[in-house]
Amino acid sequence: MIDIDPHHRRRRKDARPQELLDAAMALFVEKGFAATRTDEVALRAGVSKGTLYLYFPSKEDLLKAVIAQQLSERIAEGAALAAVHDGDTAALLRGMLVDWWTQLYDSPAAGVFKLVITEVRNFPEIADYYQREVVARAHEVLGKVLRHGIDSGEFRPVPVDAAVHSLLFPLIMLCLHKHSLGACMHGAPDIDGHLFIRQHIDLVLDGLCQPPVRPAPLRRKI
Amino acid sequence: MIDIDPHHRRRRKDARPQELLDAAMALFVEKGFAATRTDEVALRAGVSKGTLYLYFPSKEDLLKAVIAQQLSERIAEGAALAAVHDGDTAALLRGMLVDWWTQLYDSPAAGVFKLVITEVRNFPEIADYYQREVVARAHEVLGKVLRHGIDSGEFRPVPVDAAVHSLLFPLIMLCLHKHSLGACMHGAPDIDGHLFIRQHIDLVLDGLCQPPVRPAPLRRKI
Amino acid sequence: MIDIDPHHRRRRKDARPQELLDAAMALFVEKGFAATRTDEVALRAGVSKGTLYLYFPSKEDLLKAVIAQQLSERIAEGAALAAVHDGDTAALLRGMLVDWWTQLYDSPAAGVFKLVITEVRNFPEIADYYQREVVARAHEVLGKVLRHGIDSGEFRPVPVDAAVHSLLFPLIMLCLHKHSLGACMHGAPDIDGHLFIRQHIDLVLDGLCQPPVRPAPLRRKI
Amino acid sequence: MIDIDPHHRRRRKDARPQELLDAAMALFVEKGFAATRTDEVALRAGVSKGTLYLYFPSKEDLLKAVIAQQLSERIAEGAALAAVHDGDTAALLRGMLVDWWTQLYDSPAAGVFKLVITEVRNFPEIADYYQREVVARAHEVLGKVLRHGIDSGEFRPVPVDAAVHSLLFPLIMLCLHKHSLGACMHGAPDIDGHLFIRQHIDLVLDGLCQPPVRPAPLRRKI
DNA sequence: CATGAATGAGACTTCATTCAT
DNA sequence: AATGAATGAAGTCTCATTCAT
Repeated sequence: MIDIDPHHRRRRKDARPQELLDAAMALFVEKGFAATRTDEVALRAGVSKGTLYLYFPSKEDLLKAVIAQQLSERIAEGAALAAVHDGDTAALLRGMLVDWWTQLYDSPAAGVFKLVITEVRNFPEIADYYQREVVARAHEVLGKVLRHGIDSGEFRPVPVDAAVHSLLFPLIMLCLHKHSLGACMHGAPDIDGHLFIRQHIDLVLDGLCQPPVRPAPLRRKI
Repeated sequence: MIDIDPHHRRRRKDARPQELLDAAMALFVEKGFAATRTDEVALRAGVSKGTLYLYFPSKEDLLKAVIAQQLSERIAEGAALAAVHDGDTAALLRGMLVDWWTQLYDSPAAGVFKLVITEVRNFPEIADYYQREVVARAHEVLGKVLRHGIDSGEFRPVPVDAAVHSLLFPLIMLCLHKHSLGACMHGAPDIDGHLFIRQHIDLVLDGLCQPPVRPAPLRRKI
Repeated sequence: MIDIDPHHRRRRKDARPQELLDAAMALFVEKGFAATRTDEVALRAGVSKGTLYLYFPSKEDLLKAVIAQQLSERIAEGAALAAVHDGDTAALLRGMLVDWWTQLYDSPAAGVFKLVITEVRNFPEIADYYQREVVARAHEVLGKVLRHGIDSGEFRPVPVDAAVHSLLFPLIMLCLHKHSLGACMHGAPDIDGHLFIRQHIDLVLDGLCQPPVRPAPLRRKI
Repeated sequence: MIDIDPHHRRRRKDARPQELLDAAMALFVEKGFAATRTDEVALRAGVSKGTLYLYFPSKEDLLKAVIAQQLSERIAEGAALAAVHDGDTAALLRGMLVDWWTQLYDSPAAGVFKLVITEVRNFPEIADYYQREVVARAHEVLGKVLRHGIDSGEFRPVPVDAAVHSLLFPLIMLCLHKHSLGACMHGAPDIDGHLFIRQHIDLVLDGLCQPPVRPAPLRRKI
């Protein structure tokens, strides 16, 4: 391959770690950590096997780097999105979740959930990190919104923790599905992710909200 | 090991395949297929490495047998439970799902979801089987119930497929969680599975049902 | 299997060792010693794997028994045939070799040469036995005949040892061929063993070259 | 091992396949394919077990490569030698065969016959190759010479195919012997290969029997 | 005697990791 | 920095041999 750009090599060199992380992410999600060979990762990143070891001391460290990077990026994005929305609590929740998850679902990062679920028992450090940095934070954000909605009378007094799970679990499952069964069904009728995200949140929200207060006209009579 | 029973060998022989399947199930769920060594499976089943190969021609066949067996048993149980319940549609749905999933969640079979999600891309035959025998059937049963509830006016006219997913995905995630993150958090506050199952279904049901129109007259009396 | 004949079991029992030897002979010749599994031998002999070990202490002993039995039988037959023939030396040689080898070539014992050649380096005891009991004796018998023919003026004064080899080697090769390449050529034109035996002996007796034509005119002048 | 040469690695790398083929050849001939362990081959070639698999995808492929390489080299040499000789047909035959086989007998390639005979039934592709590339060609060359000798009146009108076998089989057996029984007889009187090659060809050319006793002059007198 | 389930040493093969170039 | 040949520990699977029934 001829390379005209004099900066190319330099640029590529700087990009190496990220290219390796991307390749590893894709392959670990597709085949699992143990079933992915380091040569495959190197090949997909366009470098030789030895080069991988210049940037990551071992396959296991590569896994940890992949997960850490994905999660910290996802957390940053989520926090940014959370700050953007306002309006009544239901609209806030809807807007926030739909935006966040649509974006996540479309990105390669959707695979990180499969990776965590698959590998967390073999690498307990991942569990700590994920629980602390992702699960706890997401729950805190969403729990706060829900509690606010309940306090303001918009939402029924549901158990908050369970409701957070009822909201989030299907969104996570959607990502899992995309990278497991969904990736195997060529041609068969499958889930439309974007549509489902909205339908799911609508469904749960309509269950959360107090029933519309039709009595108003009646009250007039009082 | 002393063995008084003269039929020990025979009795053990008959039980071997199941013992191996159980051991394999537990280990595949815990560590993943690729990361589980065949000797570990044999050891946990209380036999030698070679014995495993008397009953299963390869590690891969063992995996397929584990999944096929679990799924067919779960399907049979689900079908049996579906036949038991009656009452109004909401009660039917609640009773059916709570019973079914509580039982499933408590059994070792809860791990089969992790197994399928993890390995389905490496073993496409599993995808076919799972999609056809499990996903399609479960959707058919639940979809029928939902449609009946909508037709009878008990439920709002929600998109049925999405609603089925909104109902089931959190239940599946609960099982995934039990065998991934949940298994790593020793002492930390975790999800109470039985409680969540009920809370989740309550939440989704209250969203499915038409809001009660009666409150107005009652208030009038005030 | 129902067994009417009350003596059958007894008879079979007595025949077991021979049935095992025959099965082992056939399989060792076909696939080689190392590539033959003991279960195959047992299966072909119609007994269980364990039974084999009632009659032979190990696979290696089975091999030695196979070779020893075949060779001693072949030697006995050869000696018997050698005693039968007479006439002039060429006719004796021709008759003896044709009879002997035609019979050998048709019998399963033809495989013993392949077995010896294949395994002799792994089992040096076989070498001793074969060299002493087969090679040496056969050479002695044939060498004696040749020497007698030379002494009587029937044969040219050829080097006896080499001539014995020139006579015998093709006959042995014929047997090797039958159980190696010859067994793989389905339909292709192959060697007619019986024909070749006769043609080969004729050729060696008479030679390729036309006898020198010069002496005749010289005699005329006498 | 100290290695001054800076290009050692590269040089060795280029030589690896041949070193492995040589080691495999020697061991397969000595012990048989099934009884040779891959680590032995690697050890004899001076590399580790894993290195073998950089050059040959499996033990079986190694065997096929060994045989193919030996045979194609032997064929090339034979063809070259066939072109060199001339003179009357008997001298041609004698010179050609003696040169060819003396060289072959001294080379490690002499073992290839044992290898083919031993393994051909387990690997039928070898049979095709050997039959087509070696047997057929050699027969064609020798058959042509014999037929020419017969047509020119130098040779008696013998059956050509059989005569080719009578000529070649002992030469092949000589090679088999060298690597089977011959390799086991330390000190015992054994065959002198070079001598036998000449003696055998002489014998077949001239025959054992004294030429028929010139009846021609005698008859005339009648 | 006969069986065949069970064993475990040992074979082939893979692959994460190293290191001379 | 990058390469890729080499390594060898570790994994899957086989099979000769044993032994309770």
